[in-house]
Amino acid sequence: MTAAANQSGRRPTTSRRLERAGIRDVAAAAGVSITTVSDALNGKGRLPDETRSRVREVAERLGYRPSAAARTLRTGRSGLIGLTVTTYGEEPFTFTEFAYFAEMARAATSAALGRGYALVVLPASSRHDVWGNIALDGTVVIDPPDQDPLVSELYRSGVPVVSDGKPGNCPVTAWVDNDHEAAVLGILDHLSEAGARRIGLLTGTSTDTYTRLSTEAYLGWCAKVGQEPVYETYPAHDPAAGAVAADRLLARPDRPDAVYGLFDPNGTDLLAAARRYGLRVPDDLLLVCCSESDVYATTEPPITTLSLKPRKIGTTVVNLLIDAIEGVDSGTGVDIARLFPPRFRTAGTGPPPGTLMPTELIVRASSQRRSPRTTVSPPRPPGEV
Amino acid sequence: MTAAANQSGRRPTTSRRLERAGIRDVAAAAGVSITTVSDALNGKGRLPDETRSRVREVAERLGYRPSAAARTLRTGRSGLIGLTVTTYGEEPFTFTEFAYFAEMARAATSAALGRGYALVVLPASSRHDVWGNIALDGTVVIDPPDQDPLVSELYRSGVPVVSDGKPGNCPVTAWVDNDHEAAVLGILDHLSEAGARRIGLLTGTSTDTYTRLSTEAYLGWCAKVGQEPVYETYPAHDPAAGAVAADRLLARPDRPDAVYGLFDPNGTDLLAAARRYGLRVPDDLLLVCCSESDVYATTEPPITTLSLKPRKIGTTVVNLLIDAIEGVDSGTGVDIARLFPPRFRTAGTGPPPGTLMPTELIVRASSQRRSPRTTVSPPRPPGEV
DNA sequence: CACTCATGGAGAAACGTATCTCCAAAGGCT
DNA sequence: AGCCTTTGGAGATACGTTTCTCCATGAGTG
Repeated sequence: MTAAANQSGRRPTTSRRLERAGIRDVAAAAGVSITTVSDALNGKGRLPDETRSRVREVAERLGYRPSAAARTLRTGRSGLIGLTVTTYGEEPFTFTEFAYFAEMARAATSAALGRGYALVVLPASSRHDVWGNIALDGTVVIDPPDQDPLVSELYRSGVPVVSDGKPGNCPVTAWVDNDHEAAVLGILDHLSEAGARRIGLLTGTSTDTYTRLSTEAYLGWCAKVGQEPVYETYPAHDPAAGAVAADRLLARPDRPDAVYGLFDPNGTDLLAAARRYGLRVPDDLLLVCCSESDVYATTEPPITTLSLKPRKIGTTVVNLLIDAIEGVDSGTGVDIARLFPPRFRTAGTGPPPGTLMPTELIVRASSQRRSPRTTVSPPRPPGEV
Repeated sequence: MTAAANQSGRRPTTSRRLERAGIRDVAAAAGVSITTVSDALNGKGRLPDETRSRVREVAERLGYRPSAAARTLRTGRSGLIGLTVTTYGEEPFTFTEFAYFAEMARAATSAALGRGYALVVLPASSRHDVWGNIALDGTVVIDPPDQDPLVSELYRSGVPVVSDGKPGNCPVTAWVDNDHEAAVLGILDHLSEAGARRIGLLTGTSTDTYTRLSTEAYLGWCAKVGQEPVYETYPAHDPAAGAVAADRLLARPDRPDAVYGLFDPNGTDLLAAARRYGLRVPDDLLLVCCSESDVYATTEPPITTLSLKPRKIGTTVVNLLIDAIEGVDSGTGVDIARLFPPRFRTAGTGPPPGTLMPTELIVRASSQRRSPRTTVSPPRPPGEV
């Protein structure tokens, strides 16, 4: 009692009942020390159940909520995970990556919450004030550019960083990516089997890993099978440029009879361009694009898409990050090596450890010359495009 | 100098250079007190520019980053704003609200970052552990149910809460919503002008404000113009139920010649049902649905949609919240009354203050008997951006 | 009885910052 | 010369936890 009175009586003010109850108030009301309160509430220390429940009851009665700020300061853990979003101009995320990001973020959020962490959305530009003001236990970055100063700075300051997308040249704790090469090769084979003789590619001008790996895989495949590459590039972040590039691709003298578009809107872009040139899909032109949108299930015709499985990626990224956070906590994050079965992990000894996730090709009418099942869907009265 | 040595020498350990530099290290290195460091870095106090820049330089050299946790504890401000997402089962957000939420969250994120705050995504279930572990300056809630215990608890503990969607019965600092009644009436008038004689409604079974207000507006309109209401309801969160309900609606003996669907997927649902019954859109059936998806710009035919302008809502909600956070800081949030011009605000004296935002009807082919303009849109010469 | 040991719990030291209070020194004024 | 004011900066405290250390007390054991 003396203890309780002593510690809680520290407050010089007299009648302030406006403030939220603190641990000292609970201790005073329960007639114990703050140590006991803390231990009782957190299930630590050696206390008889009677004391524990009594303290809990008092805390409940006073509406006591531990200060997250104080806990974070003391324990060094905030339970917060940063999620970077690239920003072009005012708006976060670009049109192209929106669906992917949304799905990925949704899964990441779910995974984080399931393990007691919350995601905080942060801009990819390191210069932003807000970065310094938030205590992060770790960060997820999406497709960091080569030599990303943000990632480097985070890593240097000891914050675990897990990247969605194989990082170019910055040190990360771990990364997760799709096997883009395998995916592209799979698509090209799929199109070949469907009868394509000359496969074109709609790709981007930027140098991120996804674009680069995919394009290289395409070029490599072309070299292997002896097809002349037929591709057009455009700045992927420009929502209007895709349509123009699609048009260019189909306007070429060596017009392809099948096209794979690397970005989400390319399906629509290519479909529109095909219409413009009087090409029937899939009869005259086979089409595949990379997209997470289920829009392509209901286009006319439905378009075959490659899904990067953003939900799996998001889940994996977050789990890897939390493992790193809870596993090591000492600047050098090497422990992860044994946390995960090396099934998917690349066999390199050199860090950072990477995980490759499979993609999924959702085959629809646009990439098959003969309709996969009965074409009954369109009784489709005269109203045609 | 003595001061500096004194304060930094407090650390008993000898050679630990592994830890991040703290304010004391900077003070020691610069030969000043931590007060001076703090003041110099935060632009406070009275210091000559020379001292300021010297301290800044030393801090930079040591790679000093103020501890966000300590700052939060001291100042009582975390710079964090919670954003609740409703969860059904494992995944956050439902199919129905996904597009709306994504757009709204995107705008909210942008607005928050612009004012130095970050958004942290949190589950709408108050029982989740994570709520207690995070220091929030305020919270945005989306469509809270009546008597939401989470909102009540937050409000009671002094955290400002701004709601997207007029709250049923819980106390909030402020709320923002669309004028759903005006929106529905506008749509019904629009359909009438297009020649509709009997307008049907596809609505939900839940009792949230959006569904309730919209349905009531429809019923009121029917009563006013003397039309017998024709509507079907279904659980909006079930992605499959919408198609069934759409089918039911068009299978009725008193089949409507125009339909408004309250939820995002209803456009597709209704279009498919119309095809099934051999109804041409817009000739036999006029169609409007509420959606944020631009899919409906490219359906056949394109479908008229009502946009709730989630970006505007998101921006407004966040700005209101931050105003409340920075304005009052004392439990009772009444200051907001004068922070915003009362243009849109409801004139009631009773709290909480609400803001009504306009909606936008994007008129497309599905709700017009005669094509609005020449349908020529695609000459579309390649050289366009 | 003299011990060891387990039990229950109190004290106090951080965690790292922001800020309030206060003091010394250096002008500026009559 | 004495007083007031401004400038520059140091000291100390509080923010609210968690946790390490340590001390009573009582029970078991020889």
